[in-house]
Amino acid sequence: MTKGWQEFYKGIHHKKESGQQKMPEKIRTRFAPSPTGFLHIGGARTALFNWLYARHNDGQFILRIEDTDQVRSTAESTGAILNALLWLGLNWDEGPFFQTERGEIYREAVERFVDEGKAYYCICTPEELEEKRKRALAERRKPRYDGTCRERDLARTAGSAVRFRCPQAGITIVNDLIRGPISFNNEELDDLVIERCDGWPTYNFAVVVDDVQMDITHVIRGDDHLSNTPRQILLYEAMGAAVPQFAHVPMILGADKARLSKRHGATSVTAYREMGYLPEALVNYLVRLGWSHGDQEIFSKEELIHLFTLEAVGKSAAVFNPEKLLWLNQRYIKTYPEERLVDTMKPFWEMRGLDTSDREFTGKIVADLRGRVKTLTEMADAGEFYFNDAIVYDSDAAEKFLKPEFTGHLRAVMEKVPLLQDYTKNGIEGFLRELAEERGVKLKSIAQPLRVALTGKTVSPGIDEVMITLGKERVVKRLKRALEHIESQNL
RNA sequence: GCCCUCAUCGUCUAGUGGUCUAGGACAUCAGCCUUUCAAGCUGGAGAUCAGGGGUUCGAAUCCCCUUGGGGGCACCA
Repeated sequence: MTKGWQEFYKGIHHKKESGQQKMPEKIRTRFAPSPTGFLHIGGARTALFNWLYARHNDGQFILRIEDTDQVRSTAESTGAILNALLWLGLNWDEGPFFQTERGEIYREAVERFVDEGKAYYCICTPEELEEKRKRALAERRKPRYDGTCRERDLARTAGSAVRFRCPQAGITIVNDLIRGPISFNNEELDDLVIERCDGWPTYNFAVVVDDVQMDITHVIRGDDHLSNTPRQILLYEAMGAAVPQFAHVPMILGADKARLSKRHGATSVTAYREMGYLPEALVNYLVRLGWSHGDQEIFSKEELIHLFTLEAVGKSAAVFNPEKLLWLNQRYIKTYPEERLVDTMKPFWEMRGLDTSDREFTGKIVADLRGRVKTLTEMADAGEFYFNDAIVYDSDAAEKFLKPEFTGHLRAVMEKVPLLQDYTKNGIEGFLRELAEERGVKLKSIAQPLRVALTGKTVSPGIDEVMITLGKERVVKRLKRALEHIESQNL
C-alpha cells in the first residue's frame, strides 16, 4: 500500500460543528470496503446509509480499508474508492485505517484465543479441504469443516492456520434493525479459519476485532453479509465484547433481477462521474433505493441527514433503474447553483480541447443548455459549437437548410444584426418575427437556416439565446461563412 | 443440496386491520405550448397488493403453506 495515499486522505475529516461533549454511547458507523476494484454502486449506497445514520445521530463515520487479501488489493483501488467517496460528499471522521497496518493487533487477538482454548491450530491443506467440500456438495450436505484438527491440540507450524472453536449446539440470534430477529442454528456453523497460513487474519475475524477496537456501535452493510453475522456474533462473545447493532440493507439488482454487475452496464461511481452525473443526483437516486420518506422524491443532503432513519429502510432488493437516475440528474442540472455548474462543466470541455478561459462566455453557454440536457457530457457535446466559429455542418442539416433559397433570409439577418438596438431575447425574437413577416415567410423558414448557420445542427438551444451568447460579431462571422458555404456548394 | 431472507403498477416506492373502487415518482401513450430539441402543463393506460389456506365483523396490512427471486455455505471480502 502506498504511503502517500494514506497520508493524503487521513487529513480529510468531517469538521465538527461545535465542541459539544459526547457521551460514550455516541453512535459510530463505518464503511469498510476492500480495495479490489472501484467503488461499486452498491458499496456507495452502503457508505451513504452509514454516513447518513452517523450524521443524523450526530455520531461518527469511520473509514476502514480491508486490504488483507494481498493478492487482489491494490493502491489504485484504494485511491479510486476514496476519491469516489469524497466526490459523493461522504466525508469520514476517522481513518482511513488499513488492516495491513494492523497485523499486530490481529496476531495478538489470535494468540489470546489460542491461549484461552477458543481457537486451535489446523494443518489441513487447502486441497484436502476443497476435496471434502466438493464431496459434501455432491452428497447434498452443507459443506462445513469436519473438525479434523479440533481436538488434536497441535502447535503452530509452518503451514498451519488457526481455527475458531465454534459452539456446536444452541442458537444464535441476530437482532437486525431492518429485518428483526433472525435465528441461526449453531450446528450450521463450523470452525472457521481466523488466521490464514500466511499469518493474516481472515475477513470474519478482522472485522470483529476492528469493530470492537474502533467502538463501532452500528454495523450497516449489504445483506450478503447476513449469513456471516451469527459467526461474527459468536466471535464477539468469545472476546467478551459488546455486540453492535446490525442493519442489513437489501441488495441492488440489475434489470434481470440478478445481482448488479458489469454486464448490466456502468456500476462504478467513477463511471457515473465520467458520464456526466452530478454527485447530488447519484446520492439522491441511491438513497431512494431501499429508503423512502412518503411520496418525496427530491432530497437535499441536509434533508436526508434530518430525515434518515433505519426504520424507513425497506427489506426487499431493488432493481437499479438508470432511467430514473437520468431524470434526477436532469433535475439537478436544472437547479444546480450556476457558479458550481460552470465549474463542474469546465473539465468536460477542456477534455475536448476547448478553451474555457472566458468564464462569462461559458456561463452563458451553461445557462443556454442546462434546461435541455440530462448529463454533463451531453451538455459538453451540445455546447461544443459555441467555441469555434469554423463549425462543422451536420450533413443532413446543411443539405436541408444551407440552400440558395435561404440565402436572402440569412443575408438579411447578417446585415441587420449589427444594427440591432435591442439585442435581447425579446428584441431578437421581435426582430426575427418582423423579418419573417416582411419577407412573407413563416418564422420557421428563417430560424432553421439560421440555426444551422450558427450551430451546424438543426437542434440547439433557442436561436435567440444562441445569438446572445455568441454575440453579434460571432453571429455575423458565422453567417458570412454559411453564405460562402452555400455559394461553394452551388457553383 | 442445506441455511437465511424477500414478495404492492415494467421499475423505485407509499401503505403498518376499516379513510384503498391501492397513492406518488421514473418510463410509456395522447393533447397543449412551440423558432429546432428539450423542458413545462394537462390527461390516459398500467397492480384482482405472487398463489392458496386460515385469524377477524373486516386484511395489501396478522399466521401457515406453496411458488418465485435474492444471499450465503472459502486459509475472498
